[in-house]
This record gives sequence, C-alpha cells and structure tokens, in this order.
Amino acid sequence: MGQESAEPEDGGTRRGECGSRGWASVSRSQLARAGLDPAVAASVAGLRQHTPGDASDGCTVLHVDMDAFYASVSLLERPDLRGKPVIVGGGSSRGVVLSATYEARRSGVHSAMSMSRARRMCPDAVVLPPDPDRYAAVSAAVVALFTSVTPVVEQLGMDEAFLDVSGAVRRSGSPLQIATDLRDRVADEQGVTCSVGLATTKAVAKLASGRAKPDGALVVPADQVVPFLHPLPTSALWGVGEKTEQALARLGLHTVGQVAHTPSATLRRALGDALGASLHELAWGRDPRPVVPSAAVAERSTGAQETFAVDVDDPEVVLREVLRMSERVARHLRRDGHVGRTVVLVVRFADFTTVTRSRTLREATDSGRDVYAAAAALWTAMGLQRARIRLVGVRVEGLVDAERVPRQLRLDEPERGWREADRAVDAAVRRFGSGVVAPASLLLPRPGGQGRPPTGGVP
DNA sequence: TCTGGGGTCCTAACTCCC
DNA sequence: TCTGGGGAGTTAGGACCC
Repeated sequence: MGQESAEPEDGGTRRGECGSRGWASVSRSQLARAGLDPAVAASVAGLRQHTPGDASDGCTVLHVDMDAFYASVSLLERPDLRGKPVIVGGGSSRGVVLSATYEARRSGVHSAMSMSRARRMCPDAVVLPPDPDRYAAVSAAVVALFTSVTPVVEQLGMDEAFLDVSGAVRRSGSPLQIATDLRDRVADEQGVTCSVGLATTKAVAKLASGRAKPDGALVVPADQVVPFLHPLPTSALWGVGEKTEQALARLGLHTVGQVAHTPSATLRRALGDALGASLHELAWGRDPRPVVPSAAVAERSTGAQETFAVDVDDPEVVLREVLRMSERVARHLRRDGHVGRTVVLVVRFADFTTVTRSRTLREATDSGRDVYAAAAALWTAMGLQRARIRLVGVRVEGLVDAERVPRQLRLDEPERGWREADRAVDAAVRRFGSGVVAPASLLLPRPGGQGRPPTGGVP
C-alpha cells in the first residue's frame, strides 16, 4: 500500500477561507457564494493581480489528491473519532505511519514516520490498523466518478489521479467548474474530501493541489507558472528527494528559480543526463508528459517483500520467507495474466544496507516453484554465513502477457503437473482465502511471533 | 530517528555479438 | 585474423514516487 504524499498543514485554502497567497485559489463555499463561476485572484510575489473571468481556461490538466485519504476513510467507520488525532499505521514495532488526520499532523506526525516516534510525538492519538479493502473500494468508486467526466484518468496509487478534461469542457463547463463539481460529488457520495490543482501541465497541477490542501482548489494559469514556481524550494520539483536536494544545495541552488537559471549542462553534469535535463525543464514549468489513462500503462514488474519482526540469522528461516514471497509473487502474476523472466532477490541487512541479486530465466514463468528455485539459488550463491537479515523480498521483472508467450513443453513434464496444481491452489485461495493452501514448510511459526503461519493448510 | 511495501526509472559496469 | 566500436542485454545499485 502506498503512503500519502506530504500535505503541508498550512496548505492553500481551507473551506470557507480566502487564500491569502492563493493563485486563483478557491474553496467550495466561496464558489457557491460566487455562483460557481468565480472571478479569481492571483497574487505574484506579493503583488495582487485580478484576472477577469474564469482563470482556469486552458488549465485542462487536473491533479486530484485525496485529503489524508487512509485516515479519512478509516474515520468513516469511526465517526466518533472525528476532530481527534488519529494515526493509521502498522501495529508491529517496526511499522510506519500510513496516514494521520490533520489533528495528529499538528503534533508533527506525518506519513512514513516510524510508529514508535509518532506515538511519542502524539501520545493522545488513537491508532487504527489499515483497512486495505475499504481503501480500495473507496478509491475505485472515486476513480469511477472521475471517468464519468473524462476517460483520460491516470491513477497514481490509491489516493491521487491526473485528469485531462480538455474533451469535457464543452459539455461540463470550465476546468474549475469541473473540479468543483468533482469535489462536491466526492464529498457527497464518498464522505471524504479532496484537493485539486489545475494547470496546463502535470507537474504544475500536482504542485497546485499540494498548495490547495486540505479541501481546496488552486488554478495556476499558464502566464503565472514561472512566478508560482520560482520561489518554491528545490524539493518541490518532481524527482527531487533528499539526496538530489543535497546535491543541488552543494551547487548553491535552493529554489526552483535558481535551478531554472542554471545551465542545463551544469545540472546534467551534477545529476546525470536524464535528471539534470528534466529538472531544468520542470523549473521553467515545461512538462511534456501527457495524462495517460492507467489502463494503457503496462505493468513492468511485481514483487513482495517483508520485514522480519526481529532480525534473523538462520538461513532456513530466510529461505522459508523467500518461498513465501515467491508463492505470493507467482500468485499475483497468475492473477494478472502475466509471466516474467527476471527473478530478483532483495536482502536487507540489520544495518539497513540492501543488496539485490538477479537471474534471467530461459523462459518467462508464473510458477511459484520456478520463482523460488531461482531466488533460492541466488540466496545460496550469496554465501552468507549467519548474517543478520532484516528483510527479504522477491521481484519478477520483464513482465509480458502470459497469452503472448508460447509455452515450451519439456520432455520430462507430466501431462498434469505443477501448472495445474497452481491453478487449483489459486481457485482454493479465491474461494477460501489466502493461507488455506500452502507449502508444508510455511506452516512453521515465523520468528518474533509476528505474522501468522497459514493455518488449516493442505501441505 | 531508526526507518514498510510496492513500484518505476536511471546509471554504470560488464559481456556478448556483429 | 586481429582489433575496435557500437548496440543490446544483463546485473547491481540508487533515488524517487505513492
């Protein structure tokens, strides 16, 4: 499950407020008062300019970001907790915060923070376990709502999406009108709020939605993009994380404007060709990436990994976990109708260093047995002696549709073999739930008592 | 402070083949 | 036959995203 992007607590416009620094920033109640056709104001570096009409004309790229999505959805089941600090996160000692309500964020809690630290920072917070099925259901309902407005919806994780509404403006009104209608419908039908950024490019729309949070909308017209972007810190740019921010700081670059005024060649030398060139373009608001409907994006890899509740140094225990991950990955492959050719073993040591080893098979596979054989061979080849292992994972890359790959029959292959057994196991799991059938070795308890071994399984 | 899980993309080193 | 260059594929690691 993905974590939510950081939402600034002092974000753009609250419901019923006027955005003091808003670039054409509007809340729902403002729009209602304005008859849903607001003349919106844009401010540039402290100078307030007024744009006649609807400033969203031409801003047909919408970025919709659900507000504190996982926490908000969890509160639908627990309305008694509304207005209180609530943290959604894993229960284990090694879990992290998945989401937190704005009340908890005021204490400094944010997503991806360790649960132990979050509890220390906000001891009054109520901690709820994640409810992935419920999140998926609400997310699917919201996306269905989006696609009723435009077919060009690119989903990013469960809680955000890009929409290209250029084909919908004749029917549904200006982009801002469309955004406002969407926010109203999401709130009315799903009981959660979202924020929307409107711009001419994905990168700027995404930044705008972040500034509009929570429960707001922000338009950045084309002629306001540069003054909107240039005062922002470099970390606002797509692709700038902790390391790249540090690398830019070493060049004396702290704002997007400074990046924009640095020669592209300098950035490419410091950050590599692709990232350097991309940041220079983004800093000028240039982003050629179109909104691509999610259905048109092929999956390239799939994987599973799990952190042990306590570090493990017993190779047998590690191999058992490798088997569990291999079976899980193979099940995902078969569920999605994919086969993959490259098996990657991921091992994270107690000191958090992570290594990967990979092997490309002669033939693409969706069999847990094949995936495990490759992953186990990679583990053995590493030759680790009682190393303390924190996490193991298995990935399969180079995915293609299973139907597109002719299957090579082997001479030693029985007429009904592991392939049929896999299908039977999949059917049993679909009917009775995961854990009903598993390899015998997975019936042993896991170290640290975390996680449950499959019970009632047929070895 | 003590770091989950599922992904994508990029880079670099290396090998193999033409 | 030898050599070098270029492209493709593999492998490993890192950074970033949600």
